[in-house]
Amino acid sequence: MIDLRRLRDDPGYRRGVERKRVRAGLVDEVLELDARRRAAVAQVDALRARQKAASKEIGKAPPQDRPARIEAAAALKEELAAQEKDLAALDARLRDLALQVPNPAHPAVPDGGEDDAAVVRTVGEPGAGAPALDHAAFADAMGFVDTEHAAEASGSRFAYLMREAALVELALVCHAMRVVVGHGFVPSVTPTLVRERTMEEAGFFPTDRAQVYEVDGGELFLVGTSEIALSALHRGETLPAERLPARYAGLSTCYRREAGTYGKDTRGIFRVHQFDKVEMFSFAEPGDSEAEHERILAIEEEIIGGLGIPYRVVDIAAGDLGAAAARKFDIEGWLPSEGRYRELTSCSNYLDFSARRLGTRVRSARGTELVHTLNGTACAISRTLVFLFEHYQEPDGGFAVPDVLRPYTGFARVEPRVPQ
RNA sequence: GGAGGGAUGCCGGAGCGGCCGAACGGGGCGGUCUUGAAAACCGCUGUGCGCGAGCACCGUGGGUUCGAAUCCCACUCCCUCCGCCA
Repeated sequence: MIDLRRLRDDPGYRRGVERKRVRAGLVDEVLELDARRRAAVAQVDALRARQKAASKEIGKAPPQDRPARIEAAAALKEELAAQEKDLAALDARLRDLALQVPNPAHPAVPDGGEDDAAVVRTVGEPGAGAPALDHAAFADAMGFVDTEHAAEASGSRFAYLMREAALVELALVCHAMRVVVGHGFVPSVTPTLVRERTMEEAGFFPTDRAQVYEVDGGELFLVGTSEIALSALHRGETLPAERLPARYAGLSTCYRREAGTYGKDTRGIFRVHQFDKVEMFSFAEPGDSEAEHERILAIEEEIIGGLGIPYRVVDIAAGDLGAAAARKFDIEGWLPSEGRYRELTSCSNYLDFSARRLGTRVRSARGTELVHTLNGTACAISRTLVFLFEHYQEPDGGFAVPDVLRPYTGFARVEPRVPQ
């Protein structure tokens, strides 16, 4: 949720909103409604104070005076009820609009949209040429992925992960968990179905509703990331400063409708409706959140670098940020078959945007203030497998298991499958 | 799925429709005393909104009433029992 006070008082804050893609006139509408609401609140409060005082007098008044006083108080009550009704309508309209206002982009974020991300650094050599097979063809040849039967069972963009690939998935989960736990993140396996409220408070509704699967007649929603469940871990709580940063790692299956991506990335498992992911989530003191963001990014680099995937870090441009993020770094891995970098992980700083909805605060010497929340991908399994299938293909058609995963798989290599 | 019990402040726990933002106890903070500490005693001790007077909040949302923590309805969550279940 946007900070309405800052939106009206701080021109830089407002500019940050407008650097994102936001409907023209939305901010002005919100500010106008906000001004009307504050005026109405003052008026209603004053009237209610009079009504309350009148009621209290009745209890103290001698019995013979009561009927007249009750009548007077009743008149005030009616007037108050009418004004409260107007105020409630104003409140609801303001809330609806305010929920659509995105978190302002951080001043350091580059202007522009999808193609305007700034490259922060490039690590590792992309290498020349493409592999013999792209990830989808290789996975098919090895019997690692079955999308045909998945389409029968579930539809397009679903996959069975088969044979050794299923074990490599589990190895990735174990490896990523071990790394993040080593960095002080509390491991967890999170719920994948959440209420509407949880979606909203995590910063996903109403803006990203089209990407989410609805279940049980709209009572519950399938999460697109365990971040949503993790954010609710301190809902409504005021944490002592000593407990921050509070760091959690969540493993969950993630579900995404991928609406609006028809025809994009249809081969293999680059873009699927369902995948498993280990996610990092931090609650930080406001003054520490930028450092925490760097820290999360460093852990992502450690994991991807450790897998031997060449990558670059990009600073996402304002227009491509999404509603909740004030700043977002993506790590793009080098995908040889496409000869370009493709998104592999992502980490965002939401500042207090989601904390305001969640009511998660920190009490320190400075007083009580909203926490900052941050999230980052430790390992999105299917997406990572895509890169491994291309980088770890061997000349003879076999698959080499990355060193760091071997302790978990128990095998170092998968022999090429002989075509039947 | 069925039956019953419950939800109050940091914790425990009272609470008659008006004197309740809320007794009492514990904890925490400050002070007196002490070389220091303990004990004892005294004081303070929720949050949000508003420039402020003030307003809101006793699980959540409605309702009754001049007036609701208190009465009514719905919902959520927790506990007990029965059933079912990996």
